[in-house]
Amino acid sequence: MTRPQRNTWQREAVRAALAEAHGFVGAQRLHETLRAQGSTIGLATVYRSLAALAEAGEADSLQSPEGENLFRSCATRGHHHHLICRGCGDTRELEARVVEDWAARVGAEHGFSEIEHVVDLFGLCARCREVA
Amino acid sequence: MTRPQRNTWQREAVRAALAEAHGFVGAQRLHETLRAQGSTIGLATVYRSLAALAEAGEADSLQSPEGENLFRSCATRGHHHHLICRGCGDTRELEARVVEDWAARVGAEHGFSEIEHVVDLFGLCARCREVA
DNA sequence: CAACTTGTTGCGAACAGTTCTCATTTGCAT
DNA sequence: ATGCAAATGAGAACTGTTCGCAACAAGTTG
Ligand SMILES: [Mn+2]
Ligand SMILES: [Mn+2]
Ligand SMILES: [Zn+2]
Ligand SMILES: [Zn+2]
Repeated sequence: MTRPQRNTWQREAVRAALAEAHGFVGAQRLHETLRAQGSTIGLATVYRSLAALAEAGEADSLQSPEGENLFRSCATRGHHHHLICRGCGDTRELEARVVEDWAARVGAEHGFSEIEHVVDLFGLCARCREVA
Repeated sequence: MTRPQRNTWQREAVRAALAEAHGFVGAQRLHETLRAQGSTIGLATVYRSLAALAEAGEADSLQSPEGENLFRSCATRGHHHHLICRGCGDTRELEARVVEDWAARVGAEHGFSEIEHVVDLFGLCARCREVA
């Protein structure tokens, strides 16, 4: 499943930068941030590291409406969903038993198996609403 | 809101091709299909037409896991969700009052407004499961 | 600590999907 | 029929992402 991996300062740098980021961030932005801090890390490496973190379950990922892959180092371990502010990117982690149940039930009703679901909420947080 | 639009055979061709497609299709595939049928429609026009249909509510759209924008001419009018077979693309339209309510409630609880939600179910339909 | 093996890196090129530019065409109101 | 703005098509341009590969370096071995 997981083949041997080496510890590099690059991977650690990405992990750290992701942890410091507030909401969901894309590879490019994270790369810019790192370079701005003096790092010499390459963009491809940031992409590779983020993919690795996501696969390892250390980060959650989702697609922005613009089609960019965004990542976030989440506090909650295990399956959960997100409520994301379109304005500032502020993110809340959500439990959703109701939705889990609904997904399982509906899948079964239609004779589908191996159900996976994408459930994301986007909105404007209180602060961002005031500004506008 | 909606500015003047003209009726062109191109738009109608896209609408028709989309209606004949079984599941969700992308612009490129739809363009290939049309060209294969002898149409001289341009790719950019297919993109524009699909975007227009989606905006007009005549088609639903979602992002594939690979980041492609897929469209489908839906039977159900009004807001709904989908259960899509990973194998054959077969799609079922879903009502989900429970989810709607959950989304609205959770959004409000966190002081968010203008909530939008992405809710898609992917699985393996009965037929595709047998094959595997 | 040196030699070695092999995962990892950084760079630029290559890709995929989508949008843009703009000269030309065409719907349609007059 | 005439005129004008909307729409089209071809390709260039853009965006996000992956690839290819030579140089590098983590971790193992002796
Ligand atoms: Mn869930
Ligand atoms: Mn809904
Ligand atoms: Zn906000
Ligand atoms: Zn199927």
